[in-house]
Amino acid sequence: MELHQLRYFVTVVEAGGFSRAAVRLHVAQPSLSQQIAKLEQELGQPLLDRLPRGVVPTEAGRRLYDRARRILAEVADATRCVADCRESLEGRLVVGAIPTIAPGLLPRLLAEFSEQHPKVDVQVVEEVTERLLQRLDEGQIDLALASTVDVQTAIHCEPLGKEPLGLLLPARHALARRRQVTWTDLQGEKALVLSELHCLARQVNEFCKTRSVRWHVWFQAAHLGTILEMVANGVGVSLVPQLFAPIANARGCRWIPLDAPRPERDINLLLHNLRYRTRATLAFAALVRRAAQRLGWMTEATK
Amino acid sequence: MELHQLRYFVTVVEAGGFSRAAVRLHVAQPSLSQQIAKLEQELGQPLLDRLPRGVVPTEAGRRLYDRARRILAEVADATRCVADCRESLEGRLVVGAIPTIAPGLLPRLLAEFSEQHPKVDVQVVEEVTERLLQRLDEGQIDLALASTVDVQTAIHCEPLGKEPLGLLLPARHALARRRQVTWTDLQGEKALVLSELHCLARQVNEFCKTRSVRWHVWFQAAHLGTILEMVANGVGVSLVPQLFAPIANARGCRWIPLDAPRPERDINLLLHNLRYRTRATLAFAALVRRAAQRLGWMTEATK
DNA sequence: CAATTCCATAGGTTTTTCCTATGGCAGGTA
DNA sequence: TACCTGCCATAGGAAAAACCTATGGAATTG
Repeated sequence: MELHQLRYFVTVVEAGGFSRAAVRLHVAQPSLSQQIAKLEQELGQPLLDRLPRGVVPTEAGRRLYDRARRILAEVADATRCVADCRESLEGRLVVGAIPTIAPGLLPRLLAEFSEQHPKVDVQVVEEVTERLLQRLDEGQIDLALASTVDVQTAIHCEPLGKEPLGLLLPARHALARRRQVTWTDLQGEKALVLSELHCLARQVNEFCKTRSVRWHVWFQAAHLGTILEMVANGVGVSLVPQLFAPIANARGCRWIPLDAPRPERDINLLLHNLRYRTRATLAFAALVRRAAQRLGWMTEATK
Repeated sequence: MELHQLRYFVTVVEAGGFSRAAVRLHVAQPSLSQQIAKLEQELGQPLLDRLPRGVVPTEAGRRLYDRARRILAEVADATRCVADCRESLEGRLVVGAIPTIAPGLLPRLLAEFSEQHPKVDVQVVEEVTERLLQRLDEGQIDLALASTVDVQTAIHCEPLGKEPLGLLLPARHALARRRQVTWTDLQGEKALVLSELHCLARQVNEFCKTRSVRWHVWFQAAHLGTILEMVANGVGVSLVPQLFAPIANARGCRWIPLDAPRPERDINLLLHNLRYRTRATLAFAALVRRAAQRLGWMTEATK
């Protein structure tokens, strides 16, 4: 058994066929047939059911598939770990963040990080929490920033504190000059909300339900950017994280904090427990923690 | 990176040199040099320090070594797991046991198991507890029987109950006709004990210390078999597990139980938590549990 | 100082992997 | 029915990888 055979096998299962897998792997289809056949011969039984339309793993294939993925992930981890013991901080760092955190927080963090560690090639993956967890688990990202998370055993979830939410208004709105607004001010406003795919949407819904605020939902947007533009054009208002205050100002909106009970969302730093943490990963995590303190997210309880 | 390169690398580290590793791997030494060089090139740094006498892993090499071993163990595990899903119960089963359990218990168990599952190739590894744990961890044995164990996180340690120890006497000894002996009977007897490598020796010492029994230690043997022969020839007496009673009888000795507080040792079944348990492994484990009940090891507390 | 041990390199051989071309099989379509 | 179409297996030759023997240099040992 060799690693390239496991790679081939995993890809064939995921692609659902030899031909499609061959395209993804940049090899000819017969090479896959050969290598899989060899693997099956070595293991003494078929791993794939050849159907007219493609292939499906057998019982043995399913067993191998799970383990092969873990093995390949560990090989990748070993590579990272070994590469990390060179003296200078270099290599690739993949940071994940949910879309309601990324645009407000990452630009500053990335700029600061790249200044300190110019040789590190930083990449950003912006996805919803569930997908971040999945990719973290697969070793595709080194660390992630998210809000509320269903903790999995293999994931280390570190609270960074609580970030306040506030009212997003057009600059000309009647409430836009206030230093603060109350929950009753929201009553009856035309609201723009996010798609329920985003955890922020679910959190906002929850807040409104418990505060018995009823507002007219006009529009369900896929991105906060869309909402920002809509609000700037006077279509309605929204409840968004403080991180978006500077962006809001720049686009002709205002962000006003809400009176007690102040709505907040958790911010968590996610790391994988079983994977090697490169020095770049640790450095970025430290940077994130400092930023969390600077932004006043750390409450007494979480400090 | 390929698995055979990892296998080569691990062997070179463990052998402490290319030449020695080449012998173990049945390949020519230059092949190793080539493959390791390739690995080093791919990882971008040296993995081994070439010293005049042999080689020693660098920092990067040490990091890779640990992970490579885990990866290879998982590959072996995957092979076992896949092989286990064929219909009939076959394959290899490696059973570990400490030397003070193996000869007394395994013959009967193995006979019974082989009768039920003739296609399974059963092997026995007889070693002291520490080595058993090590080999269990490395995936070289499927399950093990031992006494007191320093529980490691990855090892599942299942109590099978407590086995009584008793006095081993020559058949002509004055006490040999008794149905039971007391601790005071032991006082002043010439004792034959095991090497401290065996946990039984430590346990016996402990018992004697707490019961304030002082006996003359004449001989420290490496195997219970030696002690049995010495006792049979009237050199002294010993404190041995009940499992050895039938063997003792056959060799002209007698095994007499001790009065309360009856000395006992724990018997534990060890399995690896993270490894796949073949159906043969589970079948053998079930057989062991039944044997433990039949032998009356299971007390009320452990049932 | 010679003999030994150990690893690296060179050059050629064997083995493995990969590619192109082709064939068979099943499903869908005219 | 006949005819595509998509998919995988097989065959045979080309490319690549792994391996072996022979040899050389460096440090150690007797």
